Amino acid sequence: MFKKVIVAEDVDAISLGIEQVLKELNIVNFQHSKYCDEAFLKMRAAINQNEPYDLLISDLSFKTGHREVKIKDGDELIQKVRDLQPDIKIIAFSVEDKSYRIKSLFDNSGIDAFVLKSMNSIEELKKAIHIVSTSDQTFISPEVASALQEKNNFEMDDVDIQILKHLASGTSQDEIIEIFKSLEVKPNSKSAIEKRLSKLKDFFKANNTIHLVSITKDMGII
Amino acid sequence: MFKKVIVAEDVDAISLGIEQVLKELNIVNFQHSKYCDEAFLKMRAAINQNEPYDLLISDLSFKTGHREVKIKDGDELIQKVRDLQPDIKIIAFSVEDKSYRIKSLFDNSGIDAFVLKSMNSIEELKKAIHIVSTSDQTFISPEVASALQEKNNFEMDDVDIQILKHLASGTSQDEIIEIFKSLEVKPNSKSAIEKRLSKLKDFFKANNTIHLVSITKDMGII
DNA sequence: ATCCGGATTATGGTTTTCCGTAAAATACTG
DNA sequence: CAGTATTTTACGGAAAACCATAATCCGGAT
Repeated sequence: MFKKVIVAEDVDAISLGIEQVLKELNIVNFQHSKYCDEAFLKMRAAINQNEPYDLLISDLSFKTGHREVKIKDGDELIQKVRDLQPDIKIIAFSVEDKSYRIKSLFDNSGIDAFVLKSMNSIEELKKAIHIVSTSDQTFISPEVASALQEKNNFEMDDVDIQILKHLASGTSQDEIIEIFKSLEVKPNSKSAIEKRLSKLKDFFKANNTIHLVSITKDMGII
Repeated sequence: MFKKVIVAEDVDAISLGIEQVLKELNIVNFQHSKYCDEAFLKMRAAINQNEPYDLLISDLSFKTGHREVKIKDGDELIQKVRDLQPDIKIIAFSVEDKSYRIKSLFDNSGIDAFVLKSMNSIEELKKAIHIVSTSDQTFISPEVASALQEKNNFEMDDVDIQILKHLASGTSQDEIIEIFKSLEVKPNSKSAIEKRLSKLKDFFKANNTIHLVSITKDMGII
């Protein structure tokens, strides 16, 4: 079982619940941070003192308010922690149910478990902690387990996402072309953009560009 | 202070926290529902038994899963409860920080308090309970208090929202016209739709329709 | 009934997007 | 290096969206 645990979660009512779970599992050495920055600093300090944490439980969305922060959300925190301490176990604990984002957490950030905040999240969190502590298996809440099966057979480029984000923020196709040219992004012709959009619409079964942006927004891609 | 309280909240970790707050305030007679439907039935039953609840604390978003539900979210629950029992006090407890939606809860659903799930939500919840129990004042978390000041000088019609929703789900303007004609919605000409969209774009400072849909989606209007 | 004002609808022209085809550039292969 | 495949770019017509103006409808006031 884990010896030293850190929790990153801003909502007090929830961190209270997590605390209870840890106590039930006889984990007494745990810290709690309401800010991602703080959590990261603590973890780095712990490494320097040769007493690293061996588990991170992190929320994904954080209310930043007007405070200046380096790490704005759990995704970023997890990324940086994975770089800093590759062997640590990471459990994401979130209400996020967009399959794309969950899949991305496993694929790109190498989380060990994803627990959905839900009606029985406390039990699931216990189970997740148990599994990742005793093995190298991953855990995912059954409600969203299908996320992992989803084959993203068609790869979305970074350029695709750029285009979608620009469209969502009111940039016309012609303007996007100008921007790409000035930034020297490779495909920057009218046709290229059009073709990419056409493929995206095809893949996401979108009737038109508005629909496409709407869908990808809902999926949490942009 | 309140005698009988009902909590509608699906995430177990959070309802645990609320429970603690109620206990601290010496409120022992409280019920807890993970489903809106269930909460509503309990409240109706309580009225029939002449022992109505005098406070509802409700989350806004609920994970429905694949279960058949009549009331899908907290907004709807609050609306129905307000109709059923006009004098009951209602506190919304949510992570929702879109000012439009918060304002709408006060204006259209007549909630008495809005507490944002945040770093000090437990203290705020206590304060909210206290205020609404001892007076007819309303309470709103300071982080989102500005929501109420926002003057929606220009008011959005139900038709506007219909149009936006249709656009977001891939319906072209021409198709919307057809739909409106078949449903006998009053303004159903090309020009009317165009004019409304133009006003909306003007108001929301949107460059084009994609941008408009994107903005209104972010604001939680559609 | 007539006039007025606002809302709805109609019309036409411009811009933007959409979509198919084809040329040019690049990469890959023997 | 020639030849082929893939990607990027170019072009042009059709559709949709955009925008300004004008005509029509309709309820209320005189």
